[in-house]
Amino acid sequence: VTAGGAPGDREPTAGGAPGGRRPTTLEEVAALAGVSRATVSRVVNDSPRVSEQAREKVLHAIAELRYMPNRAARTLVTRHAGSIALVVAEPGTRLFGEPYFAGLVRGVSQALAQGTDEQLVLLMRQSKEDSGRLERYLRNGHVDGALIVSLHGRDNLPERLHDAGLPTVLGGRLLRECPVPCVDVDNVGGARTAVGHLLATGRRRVATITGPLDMGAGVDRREGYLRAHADADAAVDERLIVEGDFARSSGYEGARRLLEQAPDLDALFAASDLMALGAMRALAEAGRSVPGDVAVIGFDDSELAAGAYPALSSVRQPMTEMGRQMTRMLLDVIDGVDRELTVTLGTELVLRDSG
Amino acid sequence: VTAGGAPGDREPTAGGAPGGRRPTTLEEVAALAGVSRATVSRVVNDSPRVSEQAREKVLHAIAELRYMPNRAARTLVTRHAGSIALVVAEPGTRLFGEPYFAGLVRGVSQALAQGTDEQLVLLMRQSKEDSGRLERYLRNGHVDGALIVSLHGRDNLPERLHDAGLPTVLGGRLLRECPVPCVDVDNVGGARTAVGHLLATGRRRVATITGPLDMGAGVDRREGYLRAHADADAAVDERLIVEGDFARSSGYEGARRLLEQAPDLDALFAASDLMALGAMRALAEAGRSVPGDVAVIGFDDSELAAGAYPALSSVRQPMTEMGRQMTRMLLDVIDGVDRELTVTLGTELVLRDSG
DNA sequence: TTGAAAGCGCTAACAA
DNA sequence: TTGTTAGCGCTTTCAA
Repeated sequence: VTAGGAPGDREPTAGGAPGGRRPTTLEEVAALAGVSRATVSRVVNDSPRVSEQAREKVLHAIAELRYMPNRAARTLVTRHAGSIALVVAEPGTRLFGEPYFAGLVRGVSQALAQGTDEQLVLLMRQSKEDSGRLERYLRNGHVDGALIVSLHGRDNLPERLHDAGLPTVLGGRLLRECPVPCVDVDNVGGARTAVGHLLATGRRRVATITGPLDMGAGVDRREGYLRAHADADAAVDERLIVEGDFARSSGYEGARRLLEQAPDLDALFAASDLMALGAMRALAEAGRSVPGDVAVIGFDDSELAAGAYPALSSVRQPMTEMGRQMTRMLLDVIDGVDRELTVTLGTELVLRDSG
Repeated sequence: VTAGGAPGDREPTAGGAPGGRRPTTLEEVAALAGVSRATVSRVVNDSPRVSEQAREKVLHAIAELRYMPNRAARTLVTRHAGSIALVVAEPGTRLFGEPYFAGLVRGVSQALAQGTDEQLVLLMRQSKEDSGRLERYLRNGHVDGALIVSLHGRDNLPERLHDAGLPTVLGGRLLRECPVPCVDVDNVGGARTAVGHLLATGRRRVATITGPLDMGAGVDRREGYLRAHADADAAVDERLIVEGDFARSSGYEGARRLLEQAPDLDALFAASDLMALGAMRALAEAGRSVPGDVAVIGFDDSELAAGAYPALSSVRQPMTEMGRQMTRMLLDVIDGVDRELTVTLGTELVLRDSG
């Protein structure tokens, strides 16, 4: 059974019944209640300028007809969509693997719950082909604003949305100048502290598996690694550095490569918990004990870190707070409130068994 | 900095510029191109009834003005929203932990990519308070249809959407009669095969950590466990059965409880990979080797299963296929095509190191 | 406090 | 092939 038909030629049914029944309109409510459309509208929108008597009648009619206002009509006149988008600029595959996002969504929901009645919708870009449709969706007036996270390299979606006049806020800085407001965490500081700790506890050959180097988080955590070495007057050995992509498998592969090109490593800083976990597997397979032979520290302090065996030390980022801040910033942009363009949140090293 | 203002009183800006600039309209494009609005509309909608010359002029004007059609206006007249919702009826916390959803989303995206131009939006219900807003969003005409997964107990969202005339399809059966079309996997069969395998390979005390018993998947996998025992003429011992909620922690807790109330268990069937992983940790802590002392089989065949150590045997469910089927079914409902109300997809036991 | 009327930006007959 | 016209369902002046 295939869907059939060319793209775009489906039956018009939005909000309508498959069986043909059309949704009730304001007009019908007004007729049943014996008042004008304007009065019904006032009742629906909680205007105080309605008599108790009229309100009563209208509410009865609404209940009886199971009336629900038509969003499109409303949006058309109010220029307000009633929803904001959280855009994850990568395949859902990544999204669902990354415990990272859970806290973010929680924070966004919390901030949204207080102060607005906007519905949060999550949009993913599964493939390159989705881009066009996604951007159209966002610029269409479908949403009142967009939060964008996990943006790679030269993707200029933020600039395009900004130019189109859509209120937009970024999570995680870009590697270029960008006029779009941004909330970031102190990746440099977090990595620096973690690697500093490893060096301070006597590790001499500290390796790292970086994040993707076309992302701020990737570059900055690598920078923190370098600075910690500078802080300790320790030399940096390129053989101790490999690039990953935050996913578990790249941690596994990365660790194997490290074990090959620098078998004398005695510590590892992975730019994500998932990579740290993958790396720990590779270490186990190679017969290296953690933290005996090799100390390991991850980044994210996800649930997985605490649940790992041995429990993984990690740099905690306040994802929930990030979600909240991004949302407040977006609501301010929507409201035309002036604010600082960038906020950076602190991180914290959480030590467990692994290092 | 707080968002300020009462709910619902934000500035009207949908699709509009924060700076006040209003988006271009069809009318302005028509004026610039020197044609009527109808002609512009035809060009935008790829109608063949436009002269090459007119089309040219219009396209130029569109490019120059960076015109983008207003969705609300379009939706109002076409009764078509251009997006469908995937509703996950639980907190994002669960969502992002569960590798389960990645395949589903992939399947939905694939099916959507061919045959339609609908945008997929993911909606979560973080808290009980979100319900009202969520349901309003869905019934509003915001979307053309809804896919609902991970529904618990007496939640009658599907019925309400169905009554409201919104095309809806379920993923995973409900524990009650329901007029809403549904795609499910053969949970009973999958569990039966897995447990059957354990019994057939000489295990005598096979325990299980079930899913939540207010969900079809929970009840059905438990049923498969029972049937496998019946198949093998093996007695069922209630002490070998504990209830979990699919999350890792409940697997950990469940296994600890099992080890206490039935220390002689020699195999474990967990109704999710996450629970199996949690259980394996508890087993390790208790000094039980896997699969030497205790064989373990999970359910989902997620990436985590193959990546675990020891690698976890698991029942594979075709999540991508489920996403595809659900989507095709939904598109058919939207198009008013008659179809069977229920589809059940097969599962497959994947044996690895753990059992 | 209420109603009449004018759109919001677009599509879709219907005429020309 | 094109333009004119009439709405889609709602909010919002403006009068009454």
